[in-house]
Amino acid sequence: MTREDLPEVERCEFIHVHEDIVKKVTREMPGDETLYDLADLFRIFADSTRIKILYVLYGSEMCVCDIAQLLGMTQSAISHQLRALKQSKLVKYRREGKTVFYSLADDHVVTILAQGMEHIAE
Amino acid sequence: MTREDLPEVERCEFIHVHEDIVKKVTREMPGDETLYDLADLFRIFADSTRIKILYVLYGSEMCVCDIAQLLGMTQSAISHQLRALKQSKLVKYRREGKTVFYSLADDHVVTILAQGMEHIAE
DNA sequence: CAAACATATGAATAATTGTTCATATGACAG
DNA sequence: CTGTCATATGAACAATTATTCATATGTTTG
Repeated sequence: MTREDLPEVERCEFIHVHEDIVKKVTREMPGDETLYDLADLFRIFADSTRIKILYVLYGSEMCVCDIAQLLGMTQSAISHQLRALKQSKLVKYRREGKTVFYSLADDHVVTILAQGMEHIAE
Repeated sequence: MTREDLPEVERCEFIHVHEDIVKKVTREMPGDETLYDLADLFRIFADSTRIKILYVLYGSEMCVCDIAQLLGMTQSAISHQLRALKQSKLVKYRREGKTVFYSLADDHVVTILAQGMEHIAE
């Protein structure tokens, strides 16, 4: 198979990596759907407002209005972001009368934030 | 201080969280600049192309062209993304003649990806 | 030096996204 | 039921971003 047989994809003169590495990588690479889900998850962390929300919830469960006041932002903005956090299962909530209390869903949140902090601290 | 004294920020009837929790949270909250850096870092993970790149580099150090071929994408697209990964210090590189070999910079990358995978696997 | 190859980069475009504003839903008190 | 409070949501706008295309930089070979 020569270079001219594959005009759609650019190719370098020769592939540097060994064939068994190519096989290993393609075998161990998660499926596209999983990779999209993973990117979607990290996109939730990719906003400082949502990170702030996660930080305050790390301190204590809290209602929407309290979070808004603590962060000096509108109730609407916080509610929108809480929805994103909820859909990604990073926070959970319980209703108590008119008030809805949010809290962290599990330890992955804390671990991921901590690893990120470690990385930028270098 | 009554509600009317703070017209800029919406307030709920009363703050639910105890004052010491408010103090604790505001004290432990990282500064705004740190939070922006953290969000910027996670934004790098928030794209499936970059995640794919990190995955193939987890298998082996690799040159730009090899990555492009493995992922079926153009050299330019990969190079742009590698720049983002490089600026975030998630990958490092070494030059060998015309070729530039990229590899993972440290273990935080692997840990963060693994934690993310665990989370979406639930 | 020139030609060829690997990589990097700038500009442009299409798509995504965070906030605001207005309004809707839901719960409780009277 | 009505009014009020807490929260949720839809539409719109501004800002950000991933890819493509064209081209530039840098290295090696002859």
